[in-house]
Amino acid sequence: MNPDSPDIQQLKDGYLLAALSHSEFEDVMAHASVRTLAPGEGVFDQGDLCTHFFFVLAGIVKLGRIAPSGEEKVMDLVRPRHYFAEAAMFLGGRYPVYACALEATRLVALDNAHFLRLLRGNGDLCIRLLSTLSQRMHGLVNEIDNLTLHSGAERLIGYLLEQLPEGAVPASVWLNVPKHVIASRLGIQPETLSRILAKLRAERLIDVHEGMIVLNDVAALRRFS
Amino acid sequence: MNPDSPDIQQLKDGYLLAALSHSEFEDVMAHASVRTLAPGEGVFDQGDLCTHFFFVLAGIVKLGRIAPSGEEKVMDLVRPRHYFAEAAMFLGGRYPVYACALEATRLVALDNAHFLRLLRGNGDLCIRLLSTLSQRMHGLVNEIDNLTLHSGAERLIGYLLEQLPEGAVPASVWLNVPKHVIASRLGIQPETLSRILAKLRAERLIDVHEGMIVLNDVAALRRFS
DNA sequence: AGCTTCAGTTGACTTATATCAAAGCGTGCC
DNA sequence: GGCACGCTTTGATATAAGTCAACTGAAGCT
Repeated sequence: MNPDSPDIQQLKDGYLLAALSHSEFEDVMAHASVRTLAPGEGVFDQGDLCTHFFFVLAGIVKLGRIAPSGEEKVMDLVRPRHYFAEAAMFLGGRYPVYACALEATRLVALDNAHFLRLLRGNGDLCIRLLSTLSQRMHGLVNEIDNLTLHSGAERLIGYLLEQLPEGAVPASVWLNVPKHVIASRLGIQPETLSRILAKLRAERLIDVHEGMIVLNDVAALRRFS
Repeated sequence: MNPDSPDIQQLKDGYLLAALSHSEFEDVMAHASVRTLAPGEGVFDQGDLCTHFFFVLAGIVKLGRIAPSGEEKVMDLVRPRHYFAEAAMFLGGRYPVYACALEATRLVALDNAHFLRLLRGNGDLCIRLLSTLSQRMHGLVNEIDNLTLHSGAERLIGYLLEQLPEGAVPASVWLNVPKHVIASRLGIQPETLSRILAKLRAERLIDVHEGMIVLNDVAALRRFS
């Protein structure tokens, strides 16, 4: 793997690995590999032996869970410059979710065993990882009170506002993923999502063109959620 | 604080601090204090500056969140031998939940700044904390698919089975906390909890006496959830 | 082109749960 | 004792969301 590629630069600049010395980073790279995935291709299955964690360079990765009953829930959509499955490293064995690419995707796979060894000797790296996990936990806590305290419409609005790029004019969001995936991510049925979207459109709060959603009145939308 | 008290022994034997050397443990103790709380007394408020994390020696601590709208959700009920608020240490500043005692409670408060310093020099301790947080995250992920994939009745049954002490005959659970707290923990209204309980009783799956719930058919209950 | 497939929409209907209201029932207190 | 208070239960009703089904339209394939 060419250490000067923009891919590797991206990884190196990311929060987690920025603390590493040059030789430590080289060391990480020696046990890392870049994987290219076709749309729909899996990274790992729920229950697989957990050997690596990942950093997304390009594309979108879907993290999902299948209940014993067969029902499915999208837990997260991971976008470029984000890690996933770093927590599973400490969970003793198996991935609690499955991961697959939603579109053509490129990611870095980092070796768990090797990374753990590195961690043991680098307090700073530990602290950073602890901080990353804490933030992720905070996100999950937020998610939980979203699910219990807010209606489907409110959750959708919250999601749209989250996705809204800073200072986009007009304020608009590209979904990038099929609507039924968004629905599962929000914990509602596709039909319900469709109806909520229709209702918001009827109230002139949003406009929908293909996969793009224009937020006509961000202030009003913020008042929900 | 007397280092030989059973309280301290309990703390020392706990998973997190078991990795410490004698002198390191002494060091932690020098910056720790035991707090005694009356029923209903607060430990910290949501949004308070985050200075300590805690270990419960006796009693029950309620972790809750208040949404801007004023609605409230119980996030967790922390029982003896468990830690809470360890993740907030890395979250940069403020507690994302509030914590209060549900009954007379005794806990150890550990100083964040001091613990962070210790963490930096002790890879093993770091790994343990990472592992603790990862398990907690896994719990939250479970919680989320409980909330989205299961009905109120299923969540209640899951909760009861979780609380069920090993090998209790007859299989029974003491709630220890007011039912409306359980309801909030499960993400349902008190009225709904009451109705679910009534229904399960009508089906002879459980019996309710005061705060004690007898599970008449654990196998059948396990088939749900 | 014609066919199939799949995502999304829309409508009719069902169901779970929330909400509102009233009543029961312990517990502590004057 | 009797009163008030908070917790719980029960009943009636409302509402959000799920389910089932039909239809549309776009994309891909032969």
